[in-house]
Amino acid sequence: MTPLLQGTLDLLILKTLSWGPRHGYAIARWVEETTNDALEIQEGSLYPALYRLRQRRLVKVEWGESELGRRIKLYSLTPEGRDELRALVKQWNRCVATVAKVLEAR
Amino acid sequence: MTPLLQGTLDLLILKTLSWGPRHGYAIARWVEETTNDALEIQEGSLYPALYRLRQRRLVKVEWGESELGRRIKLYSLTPEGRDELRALVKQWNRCVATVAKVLEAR
DNA sequence: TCCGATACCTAGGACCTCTGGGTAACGAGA
DNA sequence: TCTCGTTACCCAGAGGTCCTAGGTATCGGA
Repeated sequence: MTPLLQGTLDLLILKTLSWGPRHGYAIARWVEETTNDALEIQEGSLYPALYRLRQRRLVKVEWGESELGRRIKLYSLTPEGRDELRALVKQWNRCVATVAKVLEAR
Repeated sequence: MTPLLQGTLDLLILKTLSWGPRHGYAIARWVEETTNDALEIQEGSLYPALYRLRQRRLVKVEWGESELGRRIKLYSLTPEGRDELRALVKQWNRCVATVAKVLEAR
């Protein structure tokens, strides 16, 4: 599996949460499904990332229960998280455009 | 300055060298010019990267002289470097497309 | 009873990039 | 003559992110 491009994980997590609250395990599954397994989110990356995002108050957490009746930690975006997501998307697009400029230059 | 997305530096260097041999300093200047200073290649990143690329035999080096009469280290792509560049470009495009899939999902 | 899936987490290492230094030669300008 | 900016090379150390490889626990199904 191609390793994740460094810096994209926060973006992916925040974007996933923009559809509504989800728990960690579900975030990973959702990204994998959406990308047809092209992106694989390792739990060893995911949970530390969620922890960081929480420290930065970009996401908040509540305990909940899954459809299967399991105890889950439901993550959701804070307003700051929403702002950060917007900023990250903009930054990502700019970055892609810039690299494209180099790749297409002659 | 936005930090470089980790993993793009090799791609940028190899791409720059695909236009012909260049020395380290010129690589940095070229990328900055091409991107209108949107990307800034730090020398503290550049030279270690060039060293790694050399270790992996993706680039080779000769001493030369600049137009200004200064002693320079001219880097150029090896055939393996050319292959790697092709692979990196493909990987980059795939990655961009995949992230786009997540960003555009609903 | 045991396995796979669900669900959480951590420690440690690997890797890359940046910060902040250093060296040296040259030309221009004061 | 001296200094400064530019060109050109380099390194050590810090910081951050991600992955590997473990661990725990519950539940349903074979």
